[in-house]
Amino acid sequence: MTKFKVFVFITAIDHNVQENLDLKRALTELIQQSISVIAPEQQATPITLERPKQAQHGDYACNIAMQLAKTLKRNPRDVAKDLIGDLPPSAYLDKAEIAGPGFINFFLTATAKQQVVKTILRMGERFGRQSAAQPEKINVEFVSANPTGPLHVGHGRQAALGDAISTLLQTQGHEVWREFYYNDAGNQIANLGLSVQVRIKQQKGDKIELPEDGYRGEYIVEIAQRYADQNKDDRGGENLDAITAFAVQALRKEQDLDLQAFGVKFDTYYLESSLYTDGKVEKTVAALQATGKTYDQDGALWLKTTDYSDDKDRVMRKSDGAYTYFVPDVAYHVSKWERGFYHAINVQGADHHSTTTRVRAGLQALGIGIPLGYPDYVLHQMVTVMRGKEEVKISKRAGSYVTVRELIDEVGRDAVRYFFLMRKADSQLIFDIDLARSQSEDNPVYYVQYAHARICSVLGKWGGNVASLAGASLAALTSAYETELLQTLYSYPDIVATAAQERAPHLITYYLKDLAGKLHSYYNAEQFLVMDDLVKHARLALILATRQVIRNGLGLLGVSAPEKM
RNA sequence: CUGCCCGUAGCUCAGUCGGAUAGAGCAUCAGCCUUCUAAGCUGAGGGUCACAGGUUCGAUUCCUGUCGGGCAGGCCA
Repeated sequence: MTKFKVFVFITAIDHNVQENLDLKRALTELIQQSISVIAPEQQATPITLERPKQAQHGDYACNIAMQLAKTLKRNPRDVAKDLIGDLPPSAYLDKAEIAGPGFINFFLTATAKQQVVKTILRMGERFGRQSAAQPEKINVEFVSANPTGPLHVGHGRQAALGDAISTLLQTQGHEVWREFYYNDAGNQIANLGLSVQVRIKQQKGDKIELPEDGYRGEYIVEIAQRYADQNKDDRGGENLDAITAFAVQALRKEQDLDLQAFGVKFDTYYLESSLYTDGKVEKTVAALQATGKTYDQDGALWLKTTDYSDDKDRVMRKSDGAYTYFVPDVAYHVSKWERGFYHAINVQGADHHSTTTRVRAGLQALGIGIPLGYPDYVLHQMVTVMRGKEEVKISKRAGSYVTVRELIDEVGRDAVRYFFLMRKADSQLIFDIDLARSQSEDNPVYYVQYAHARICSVLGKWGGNVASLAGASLAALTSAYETELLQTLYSYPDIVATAAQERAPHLITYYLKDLAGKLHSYYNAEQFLVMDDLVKHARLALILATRQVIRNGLGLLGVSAPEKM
């Protein structure tokens, strides 16, 4: 590569930095240039830049010299020295240092770091969002409760997770559909109908008991009461079909209200029962039989799931003629595929993980182009509910559990959402109700919201035109507090992208706590409303940008950003 | 017994595609409000990253085993 070409390239890089603020990529390209000079045959070596934990290690650190040292059979520090020596100059790179065993630490210029404020103020709520190189149409299925009772804490975790994951995928330019699958067919529904029927009969004086596995919740009694009140022609509770339909209807309405209170909106409600009425189940069974992967035994129809790494074959159709639950599940996922969702994400409790093998086995057996690993499961661990030191055993049938509505009523929607999203999905979550209630003031969500409210308060006190701050000179932002805040702001889009990629909304909660903490420290260390207009406007622009990012981040989690607290 | 997830500070949890001195909140202790919201800030103490091996320049991170916890392993969902 000639020097002339290098020069042109650098100019392009600096231009890129100014326009897109892609400092990380620009640095990567600088390093690549340097490698092409000192070791042209190693140009393909992947370069990773990481953010050092300590400020003295610069803004970015790179271990490329250690990687190259291995193949070049040279001392890593010597390689690092050469790399730095051949680094093209850039207006945004202050200096590069060798450290430790051979790390190269990069220090950006103040101007480069300050640039992020202008970017944020220009992009507003779009900051952190990007268009996808290959936009996908993604179906995210979550909650999917049976309409046999109100939503409980486990569903709450799922609702918070599914909604946030959906939003995160949208920030990366994908088209996302939130889908709720109602298991409104099968045994559990029959059981629900019977339970309500028994309560109706008990209310009119019949001496009968609930079936062993009947639903015992208080809400069953209420539904029975309402059914009797509204169906004068069936006071005796003889019409089981009508009772079942009534109960399902009532519970679906309750669940809708729960979701509404939680602020979750679905694009599609898909009814399991529709798979039977429109023949999709029969069609799927026929298709599976046609593949030769099924067989009859003991009066039942089996699927050879062992051909797809299951440990035993599974029954599709019981000897009584009814299908087991995974058959409609397979039909359902075929329908997702047919509706054009070539990417489906299922958010479910880890207690369902055995079904993943079966559903995938069914889909693979059908061989209709559905790839291995479809759908993509996000399994979250169970929520353990505690009241103080005592565990509340969640049993819908026994009627002892904590509903989403109760949680929202006790600690508020924002706190509940944030609490559920603070932990990564695959760790067990302990929800201590007493703690959540008594210490709701200590919930981290308030810490973040408070930072937002504080900024609003300062800007209000200032009273100037917020829009004018977009043009403020930022040269005054050089203190350690300001630098750290700038760096944190700058990393936001990366964090969002990672969170979307990993389906890990908890990364956002940790980021926000960090950002809010930097703001609080800054607030306590410096006065914003100072005499010097240049300094004042620079600082106000910085906190305005911070407010924007807090707002954007909370928005991803479905949590509000109050202006006053 | 088999499969999946987990084991990090007193408690609740981050971090881990292998990197520099392992982090935060709560709790404990000591400070900061005549100044933009103290739901805040500053500082201190607190660790054998369950345990034992292996892989290599380097392991909390990867592999194997052991121990401990959770969830599954129905012609239930």
